[in-house]
Amino acid sequence: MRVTISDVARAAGVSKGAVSYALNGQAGVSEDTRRRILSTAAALGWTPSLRARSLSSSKAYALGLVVARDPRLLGSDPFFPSFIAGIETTLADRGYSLVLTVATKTGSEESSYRRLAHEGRVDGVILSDMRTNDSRIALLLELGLAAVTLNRPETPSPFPAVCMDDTEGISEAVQHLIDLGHTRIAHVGGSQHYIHGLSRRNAWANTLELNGLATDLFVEADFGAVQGVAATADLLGRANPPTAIVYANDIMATAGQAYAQQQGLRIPHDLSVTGYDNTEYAQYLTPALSSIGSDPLRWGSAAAQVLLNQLEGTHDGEDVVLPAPRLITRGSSAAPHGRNTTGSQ
Amino acid sequence: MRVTISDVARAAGVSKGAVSYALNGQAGVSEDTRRRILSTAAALGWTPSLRARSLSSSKAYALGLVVARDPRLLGSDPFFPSFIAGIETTLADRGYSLVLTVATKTGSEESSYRRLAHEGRVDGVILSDMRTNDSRIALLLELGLAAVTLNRPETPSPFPAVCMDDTEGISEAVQHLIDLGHTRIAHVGGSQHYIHGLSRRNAWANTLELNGLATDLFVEADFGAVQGVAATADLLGRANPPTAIVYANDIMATAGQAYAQQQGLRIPHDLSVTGYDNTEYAQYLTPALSSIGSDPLRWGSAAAQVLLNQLEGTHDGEDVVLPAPRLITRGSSAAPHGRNTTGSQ
DNA sequence: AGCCTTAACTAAACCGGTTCAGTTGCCGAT
DNA sequence: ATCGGCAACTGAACCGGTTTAGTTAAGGCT
Repeated sequence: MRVTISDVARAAGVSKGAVSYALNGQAGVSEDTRRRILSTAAALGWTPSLRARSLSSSKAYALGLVVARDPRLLGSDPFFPSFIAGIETTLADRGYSLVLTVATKTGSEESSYRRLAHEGRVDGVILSDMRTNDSRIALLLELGLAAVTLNRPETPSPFPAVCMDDTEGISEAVQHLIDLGHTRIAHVGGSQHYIHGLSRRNAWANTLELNGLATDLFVEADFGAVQGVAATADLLGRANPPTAIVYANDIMATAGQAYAQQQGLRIPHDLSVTGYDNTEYAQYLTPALSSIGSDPLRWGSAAAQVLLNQLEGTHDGEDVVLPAPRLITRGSSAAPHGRNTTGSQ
Repeated sequence: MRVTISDVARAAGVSKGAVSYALNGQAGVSEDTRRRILSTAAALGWTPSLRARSLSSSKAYALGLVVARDPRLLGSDPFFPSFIAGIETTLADRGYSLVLTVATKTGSEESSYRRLAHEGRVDGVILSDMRTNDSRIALLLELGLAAVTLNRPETPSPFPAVCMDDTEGISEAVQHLIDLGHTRIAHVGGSQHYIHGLSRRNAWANTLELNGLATDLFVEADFGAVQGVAATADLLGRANPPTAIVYANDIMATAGQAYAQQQGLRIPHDLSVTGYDNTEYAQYLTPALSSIGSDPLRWGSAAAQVLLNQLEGTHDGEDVVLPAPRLITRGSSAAPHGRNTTGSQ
């Protein structure tokens, strides 16, 4: 049998209530008694029962994450594993756990949130992959679930946000290519339903416009390798193809780069390429992929912290802004038409 | 306020206990009363409180999955997202949830299991990535946690296993290459600490020996792209290099194939290649990658089912054997030295 | 001395289920 | 007619905490 609070009370010669006060740091016991209770609790090896505590305090001591993606696409995305690992570093320290749901079919996303809320599985959820006009915000308000969002949605949201600006890195990449002498710089974007698909495109377009360059070389893809190749084929097949492509993530950049090479193009001699995410394999590609190094581990850890603080009422209401990821220049980007310095291969 | 069992009892004019019996299908109420109770419960919109039920029945109504991998490696593995999605299809139907833990640092794997057990977060865990002499089996016995293993470990295990034989697909791939005329067939294996790393190597070696061929062309890697490239470089740099390489997964095959192409080899003309997992992008590579199509979705669903049955005492004790994945032949494998029929490119 | 306040604590209710120990009434067996 | 046995149900204990209401004793103030 496990040691209960009553065992501690009996051993310390006090009532259950006093033990509860002592253990939770509340007023109602003298310092002497508190110390005595704490030491007997430690001596008996008492640990609180999560279930009992959940019932009486109406809390789950768990956070939820609903991942709504085609699992096949999800499989190639390096974001979530690191992100989840980051969440866990925070949660484990604070005695919380993560309840993960993968919503594959349409409509199962909403029902996942409903179920988590209705069963009281979690005290709050982390919203990732924010979309334009994201219906989840109203849903969570209806359900009364706490939440934190990754980046601030463009529609009003009462939830705190943990932000990692992705426009700066994209702008940096575009400017880097312009500085190298490129004038026809394309963008293979992610789905524009996602705010990070949209914001990356906008950053690309804005930087080009600031430099007086055209913004016609855009193709929307879905962050997956297959559509990355298709978008690349589209761009390279145009009458006046780009000399550089800024991809919205490494997967599409990798696939696009491989496609271009198979078409006989030399990289970066004939085509410069940049990615986003700084995936582990990016530096091992030939040529190594210039990329923007986001930090999902830190993002996850920060998001969990903000949400826990929010639940405990210690969050100050301000959005947390993490350092913007920076461009890491590697061999895949150089001056156009052989004016590069690194050599092609 | 939510509707409780007492509300239902009052409305139906019976005691709390009777309602509990009726709702759980237990003896102790007449059929008439049961129907009346059920209909009033439905009318009031009653749903059980997970927390109250957890406390009184000492169950968590949740399963655990501890993923112990370098998160960077994990990011490129398409297995887990689909696998988790499969688990969920079963769990959601039965009112269970999944508690996910990512163990990154050494030692955190064991403490993760300890925490899940000690806090009573889960009723059982799914053991994936089985290792030779897997210490988790003894650990879980000590903790008194139920479990199911993916494939049967070579050491005695009291837990049911859900098996998906991976030797058959590898043997098929090797035989396929032999039938095409290859005699120097290499294997880039995954970590040999994993039983699926070991079994794939054994299948490769056995099939070669059955055909009287040498088994010296083996390099161990870690299932990651980077080591896949290194292993490929090792093999291709040997005095008598292989004409075909059987990789233990698609990631290494993809990276290896790209490396070989960058070295000027034509695939499949100069080198045939096969993968494992049948990743979504495999069919879009140039050439499309011959691979072995495992089914993580189904595996996850089956594993969860077996574990839930085990918890409910309705599991028959037999291991569940799922259909062995088969080889899907694509453009990356052909007869050696230009005697291929599909053409190179 | 008498009254009021407050700190320190106890007893009991409560969260919402499950389950055990009785109680009642009906039936068949003797 | 009487007893035993069982089905059908009730009341209360129980899971292990939190929280509220109430008790006691000490100290401050007039």
